[in-house]
Amino acid sequence: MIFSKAIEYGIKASIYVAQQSMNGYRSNLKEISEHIDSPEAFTAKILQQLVKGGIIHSIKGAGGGFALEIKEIKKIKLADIVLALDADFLDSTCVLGLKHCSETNPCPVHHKYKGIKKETLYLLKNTTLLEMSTNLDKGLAYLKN
Amino acid sequence: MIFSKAIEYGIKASIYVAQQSMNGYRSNLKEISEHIDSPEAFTAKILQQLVKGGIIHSIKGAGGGFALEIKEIKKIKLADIVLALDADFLDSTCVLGLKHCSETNPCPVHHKYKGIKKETLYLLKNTTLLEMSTNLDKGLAYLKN
DNA sequence: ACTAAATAGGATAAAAATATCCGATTAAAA
DNA sequence: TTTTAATCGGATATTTTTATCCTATTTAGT
Repeated sequence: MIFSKAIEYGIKASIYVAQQSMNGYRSNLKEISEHIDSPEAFTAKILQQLVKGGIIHSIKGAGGGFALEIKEIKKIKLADIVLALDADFLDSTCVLGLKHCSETNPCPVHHKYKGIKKETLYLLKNTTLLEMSTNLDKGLAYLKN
Repeated sequence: MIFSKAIEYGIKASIYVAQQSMNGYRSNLKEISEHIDSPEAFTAKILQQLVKGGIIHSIKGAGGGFALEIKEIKKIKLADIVLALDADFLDSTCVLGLKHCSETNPCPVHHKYKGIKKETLYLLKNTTLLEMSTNLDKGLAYLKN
């Protein structure tokens, strides 16, 4: 509905890695894709992008995996993850795809949609990995079903 | 951000045809794709789907084109157009793609997103072709730029 | 040192979305 | 009745997204 598969997997993977990291564990690819119910090889690519984008850390070699520090978990927002996987996600935000949709040059749904757009942006920019992974940890939310 | 290209074009085409119909004109493919800034052949396919889906009417042969009746323009909602082009658009509404995301089985963003989801659904189900095409007609909104 | 277990990265494949082309059909107008 | 201007529908092409495979590299443990 709103995110691509790659972004969906990327967000879920980040949340899982964060939750495991909070409990002192590092996660490997197999474990991650099992827990977020995603194709392993594709998830590997996405994890690479997240590492390159500075969202998560990778540890190579036997016993390696992916991890995050608590300080980072607190700081990283949903928007950071999304942008690491699609740099111009926040650009094309007109519902009807107009390049320059604005208050003075609106598409026919602009005014009715702008509230939703604002709330969505707020959600992305203010939701932290911490709150999402905490909910997962407490059993108040799930990454698959 | 939210709709596919096909749906974007479909909505814009419907709005344009509605506006023209309100002024007593019928629109043909070439004219439509010019006014909504979309690829002609692809738009033809989308118009076919809209006709099959009962959203707009087509008139074959020379001087033909596409049109709508005022009564229909008043009745048709954004959601009707969207569903004519993607029957299960309103099904997969979990931000993280969970098959069965719900109040009791929520994904980690469910509770923060549900308000937005509700408003989006409301917008789709309550915005009429009439209001969109009227705004276009009055020069208060645009289909391209 | 050697082996095993991991991520990294390049090449490729498959599927879906977007887009084009062309012949068939329809209907108005000359 | 012929021509012309349209939509319809099937086949195909292109592009993007999703997904897989395989080799290289790194590192822990024996």
